[in-house]
Amino acid sequence: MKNMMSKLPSTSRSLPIALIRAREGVMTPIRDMLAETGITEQQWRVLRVLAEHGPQDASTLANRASLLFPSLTRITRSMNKKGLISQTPDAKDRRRQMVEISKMGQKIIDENAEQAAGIVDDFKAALGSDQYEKLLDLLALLDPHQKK
Amino acid sequence: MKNMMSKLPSTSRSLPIALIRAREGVMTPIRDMLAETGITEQQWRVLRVLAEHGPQDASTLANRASLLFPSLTRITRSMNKKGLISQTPDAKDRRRQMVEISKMGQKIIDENAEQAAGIVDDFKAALGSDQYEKLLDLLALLDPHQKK
DNA sequence: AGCATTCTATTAACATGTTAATTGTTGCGA
DNA sequence: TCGCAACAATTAACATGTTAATAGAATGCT
Repeated sequence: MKNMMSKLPSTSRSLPIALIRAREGVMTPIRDMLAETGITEQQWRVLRVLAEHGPQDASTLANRASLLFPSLTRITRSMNKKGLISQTPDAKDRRRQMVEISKMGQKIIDENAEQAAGIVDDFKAALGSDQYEKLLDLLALLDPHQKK
Repeated sequence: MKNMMSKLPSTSRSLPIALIRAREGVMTPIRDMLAETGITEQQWRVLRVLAEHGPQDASTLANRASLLFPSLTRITRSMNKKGLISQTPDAKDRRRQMVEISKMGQKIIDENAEQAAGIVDDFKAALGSDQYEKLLDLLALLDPHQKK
């Protein structure tokens, strides 16, 4: 039942599976770090984006954090309840909602930034700086948001 | 609130986010293709692995398809109900469960293999064959299962 | 044989991914 | 101004991701 003139590439050289596995390898140490703070990988991404770009509306936040809107709705509700962010309706356009990081949220960033940077550096060192940058460039070519 | 001696890389050059976005870019056309057949991306991976390697126990299948065991349990239950696979307990070791693709499952593979291969070829062409292979090699370096 | 250990798989509980439907607002053209 | 298309966000429904707990079965050791 194998090798039946298969038009498809072997699953061991499948791009989608390779992307999943790479992500798993990269996220595992980060997840381990975050487990101690009680937040998820996605919540960490939200905090990262808010810390980097400041207050912003939910649509912008969703794009920057690569989260689908329905996911973001649940995540911000949960993070608001935990006191990590604040949400305020936009006075000019009441459809819009502004999201801002709280002191408590910023504290989590500050307390974990160094360790997170260390994890990234480990991967950078493992691949070599050149290949690491090369990888980011190649991945960007697959990114639908970057259609040049 | 930005540029506060940030130890962290910009989220726009973040490896985890780059991996998510690349995956999104690659999977979108495949998902569109599968939508017409009524199966999900993960169910497609299960069928691919079963078609490539033949009947196998659930643990092996989970590893090859890069699925966590609890996810696989639900997926195989659903696929069995739809008639895409069959599950039989191993006579020698009754803890084990063998999984096999059905004719109906194989039909889905056959009817979509060409189009799926075409999608992969498009990405290969967009990056160039050399860079495509290079990308797979770099991703493999991040794969925890490939610890050399 | 008895029993702790290990192994395979499932279940539970919660968070996120994904698509479609829905609510509330804004803007714009007849 | 009326009415409708476009927009921002939420909700709904189902599938998967993730970790921990659990059940059932094999293994090894005494």
